[in-house]
Amino acid sequence: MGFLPTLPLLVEHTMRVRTRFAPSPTGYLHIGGVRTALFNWLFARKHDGQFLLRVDDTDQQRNVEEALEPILNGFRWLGLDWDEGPQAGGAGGDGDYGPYFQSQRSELYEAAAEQLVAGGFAYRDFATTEELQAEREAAQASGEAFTYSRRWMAESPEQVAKFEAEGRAAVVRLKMPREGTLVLNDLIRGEVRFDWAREQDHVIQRADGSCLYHLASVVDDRAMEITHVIRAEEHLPNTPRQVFIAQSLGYEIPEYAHLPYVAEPGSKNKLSKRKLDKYLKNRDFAALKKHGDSIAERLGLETSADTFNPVIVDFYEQVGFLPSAILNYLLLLGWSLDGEREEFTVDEMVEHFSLERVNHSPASFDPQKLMAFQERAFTQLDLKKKTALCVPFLQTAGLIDTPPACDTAPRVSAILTAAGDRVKVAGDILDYNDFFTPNEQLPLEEKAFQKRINKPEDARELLRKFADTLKTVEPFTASELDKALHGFVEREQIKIGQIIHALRVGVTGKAVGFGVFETLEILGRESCMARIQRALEHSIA
RNA sequence: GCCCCGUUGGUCUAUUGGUAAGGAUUGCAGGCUUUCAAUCUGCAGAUGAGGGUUCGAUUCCCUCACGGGGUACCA
Repeated sequence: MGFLPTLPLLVEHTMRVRTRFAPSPTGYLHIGGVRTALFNWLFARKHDGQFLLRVDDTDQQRNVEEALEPILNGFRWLGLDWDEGPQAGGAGGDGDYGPYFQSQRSELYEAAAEQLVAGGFAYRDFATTEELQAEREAAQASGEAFTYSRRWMAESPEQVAKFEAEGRAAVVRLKMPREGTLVLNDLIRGEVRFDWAREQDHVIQRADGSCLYHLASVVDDRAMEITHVIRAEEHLPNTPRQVFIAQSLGYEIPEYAHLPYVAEPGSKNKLSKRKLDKYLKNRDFAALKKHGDSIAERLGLETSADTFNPVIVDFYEQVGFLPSAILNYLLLLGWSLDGEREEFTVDEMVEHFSLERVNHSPASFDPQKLMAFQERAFTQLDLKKKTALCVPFLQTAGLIDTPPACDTAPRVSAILTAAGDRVKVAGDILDYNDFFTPNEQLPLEEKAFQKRINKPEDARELLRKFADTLKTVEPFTASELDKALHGFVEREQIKIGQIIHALRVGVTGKAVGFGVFETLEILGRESCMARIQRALEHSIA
């Protein structure tokens, strides 16, 4: 009755897989959105198909261009390239199915609405919101499910004229089936059933002629030949009305796949950009944010919740995460290959991805695990790449020149080698700012100075003596310095701890850092001498 | 209220009608160590509840609880 139990599927007739992501121009790229986009992208790439971006700006007041830029930027940074859409593919146009802004496609939607009315699948409805509300409340009071009486439905010109004479305005509503069942075969969830009787006569066009999302979405998906609609699960209950629209319009139905949403750290609530304050109470989330803050501060970045927020992709770019690490982490948030393997390059993701292995339940965003992926990916990078990633951070922080002096890269590389996996994101290079600070401007952390140089009785004397030793170490390398210090310790009959901490604080101003001998070597003899001298003269006020 | 989706250690997950329920991440304790990090060793930690079906259920079915989504002239 009414709607076909078996849906004619578009995919069977189309050679090429086409998926899409339809961001609203909100000014930021949400991490959950990235995952949805990633799965769309992976699916398209895996099947040698196409991935497109369509801007969902149907109800839209703000400046679209401006609000879209951070989103496109995020995609570019992550390497999720789109075959069609705004600013797609090099010199040519945006693609053959444009425009890719829904605000520029309204005639299409209006024509579709017209067609639905003409076909008897939709009708003009002259009910006022109050009248509708009254019906809803009545249904609720009697404990029944609300079904619109269609009292102000106008299907003939006479009815239209009559209602208009009353001064009423009409919206267009779907004339939904009131019996039967829709059996939907979701690629992730399997068979899902909906009773048509539960569906409402949804509005698809407003009185002012503008059309609503569901209509627009279905029309565009068809016009752009989308074969697989892969989207967040909150759209699952909306699917029946979209199927109804599509079928009524004579379209074939795309495949649907509904992904679980990404949840807050430590809970099953949906992750939202607006709840930063709440997430900051989560220890792990707070740690991630703090890590970012410390980098941003040294870069002189603004850290407003609108942009500098671990729920938003910009955050990761700004503090120096690797796109591949984020993608790898996000991939595992709801998808697994076999429960064992977790590391995937982007190419391997494409190779192995399948919708069948997408999980059904929401997955919490776990900052610690993201960090673990990032750390692993970053430490696996070769030195040249790491250096190239870190240099811009030093430039932005004003620690080195732009363009960098010729000895900068080797120095950064030496620091990275010595620091090992202490540098987890590119921005962590700023922990070693002391290597780029002029000797006479090196800040001495008072607490460290007090504990390691000022307070121990013999520290100053030992440091002075060791400085003399330092003058003669040749070559001035970590291994020679190591020998020299150990010889010194033996001669002075002291424990290594009595000198080494003072030495570190003296030359870096800090209590923590990587190996002291590497530190000395990278600094060079001259700087070491100058800094030690300065530390010896320093006193606490 | 009604409809839909979901529920394995803190978190991400694997597997199976018969498992010591596996991996990852995290946590804790200890070792190493010039600080920090890393590393090594050890430890801890899960099938939401109740009913069925079955010789046997984490797995299949039902009910409940909990979480989420939808029920908009939002997307």
